[in-house]
Amino acid sequence: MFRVVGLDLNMAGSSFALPKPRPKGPPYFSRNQVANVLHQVAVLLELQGANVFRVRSYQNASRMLGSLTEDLGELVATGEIFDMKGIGKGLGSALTQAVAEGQWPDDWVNLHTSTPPGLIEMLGIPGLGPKRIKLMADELGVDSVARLKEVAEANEIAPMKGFGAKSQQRILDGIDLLSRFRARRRLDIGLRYGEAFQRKIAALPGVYRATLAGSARRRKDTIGDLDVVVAVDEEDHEQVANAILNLNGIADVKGAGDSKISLILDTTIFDESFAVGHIDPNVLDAIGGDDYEQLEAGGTIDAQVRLVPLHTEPFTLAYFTGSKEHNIAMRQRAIDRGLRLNEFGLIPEAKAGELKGMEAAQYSLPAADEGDIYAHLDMAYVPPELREDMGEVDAAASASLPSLIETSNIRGALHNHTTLSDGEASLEVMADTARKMGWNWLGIADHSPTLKIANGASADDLLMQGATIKQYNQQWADDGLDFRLFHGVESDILEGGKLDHPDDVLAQLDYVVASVHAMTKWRGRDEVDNTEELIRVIDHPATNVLGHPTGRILQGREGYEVDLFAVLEHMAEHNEEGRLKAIELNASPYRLDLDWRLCKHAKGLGVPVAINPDAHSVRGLSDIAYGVMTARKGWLEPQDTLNSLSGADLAARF
DNA sequence: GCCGTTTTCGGCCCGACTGTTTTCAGTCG
Repeated sequence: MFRVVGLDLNMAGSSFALPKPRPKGPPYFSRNQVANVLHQVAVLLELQGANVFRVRSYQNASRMLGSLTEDLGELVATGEIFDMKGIGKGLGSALTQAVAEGQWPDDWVNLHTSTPPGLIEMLGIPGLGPKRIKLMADELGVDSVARLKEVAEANEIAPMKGFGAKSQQRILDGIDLLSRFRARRRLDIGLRYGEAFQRKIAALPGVYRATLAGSARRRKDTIGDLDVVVAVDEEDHEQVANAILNLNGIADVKGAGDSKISLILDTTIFDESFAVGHIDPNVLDAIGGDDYEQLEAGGTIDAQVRLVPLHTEPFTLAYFTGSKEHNIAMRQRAIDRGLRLNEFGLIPEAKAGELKGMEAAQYSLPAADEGDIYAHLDMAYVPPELREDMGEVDAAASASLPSLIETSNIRGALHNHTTLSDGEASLEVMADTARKMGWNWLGIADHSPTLKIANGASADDLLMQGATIKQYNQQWADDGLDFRLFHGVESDILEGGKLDHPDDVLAQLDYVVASVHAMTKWRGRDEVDNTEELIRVIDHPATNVLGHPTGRILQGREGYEVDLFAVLEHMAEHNEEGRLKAIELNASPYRLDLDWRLCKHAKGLGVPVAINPDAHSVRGLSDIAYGVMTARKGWLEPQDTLNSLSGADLAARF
């Protein structure tokens, strides 16, 4: 977890600058833009040495806005913004000025112009925070990483008050690591490292259990660092710690104590040689092109290991699973009951008194697993994916948590490609694989003619594919097999929100996935125009599914600007009137688009979600797993998705 | 900068580690 990397919804790669207002308004700024700016201001205030609680107010307000479901423009227009928790007179009027008038407050502008970008970059160096960066800026005139390296090598840092030789060396080491380091990794990569590391630790003698915690356990779309909680008898701590430090795959040890190890892993952790497999050219372009595989193979990931005795393990696991926000809410709930919750236990204040840490923990209420902790706080067990302080605490207290979808609920998936366009496997092989995965149906949606780079299929070829599909379906029905193919198309969205085939062709298909591929054009347009265009294509009678709704590539490029809240509300109206308009949750780990935060919103509006692997190969079908993880994170239950429907029910919905 | 059944001031989640200190500040998660 890193200070600089905060909100990652639609913000990958966003620079540290104040966005310009939209030409049309109000609202002049989107909710995401405002949340991002508040986060930036908080960081800049820290670098100015502002009061920490003032900084926290900005962070709280940023987070609150980031998870807001209401329309920010409306909240500002009606003045309701001032009633939001965490927004007072100061921030309320600042936001009003920004959203209603298109003007960022002067002091925010000044903060941005007066802070050298190098200081922000320096925050990424381990062990360096805003206070010491400010000190070095004030006393040594350091305003960039390059300058920092100079003064460190010239031994100018060590003599400063509060620094020393070790700090200076740590800074130099940190600058080197900065070049190999990437703040976050995609879920698939993070899980590969995490699961490999966890398996190796779990196999060590003396280890009862090793569990991957942190954002990997919460299945976030990107992962900062790995946390592994290891249950070991106290007398075995030293021996197990040493064994862990001797595992393959450790690039550097940052610190190691009796209960805590902090290290850096690289790809030698994997028993087999590291490869990224096939990546769509379009996606590959966005994440680094031909250099990507090499970059990934030379990459590192930070990991923290905690060794704890069995009776403490559930508390430690809960604590390091987070999120920080969930933990804060849990701790508050404990405080309300006269209890203190931390990574060691759930401790009655009356008994613990002034005692701290492990000494206080001897009075902890017992817990055999995490479920017991929640039970002590009068809550149902909260699945890790939901622990984001997005309403799960209240839901667990009122027995209204969702019954999350599982991989076993998946009976099929729409939006898959074959050799007719840019897929690697034939229709037959794709169908065969889906059947072996235990699915009851598979949707084939190859690219449409305009997408020449993906070998988009002509109307004639598409209709021939349809005829073949009909034959197979007939044959399976005759054989008494509970399996069928649905025939669709992934149609490009053309100018004016039009689809890529004439209506008489579309009418012969089971369904249509409409997707944006002209990213350059769409990213060059503003939110209002893009939103209107998507609404037009949704209104097309043939459209059933909106494919990869923002076009984002995780760790690659931002999506185009679009008001998905408005799009979803529009889709909801269609569904209320019986027309199936589903939103895709693209399950490719490079996309995971729809964002998990918006899944919950779609569910609330009654817009069905189609979890789609967007498979271009047999292996691509298994990406459905990442889609299910993200769907769970987005509160989705089986009935919120098209994937849980039987073939017959889905046919009826079309 | 926000908040309030300790309500207009004085708090704000909490504990561990590190390197610097001789009792603590900064950083981190």
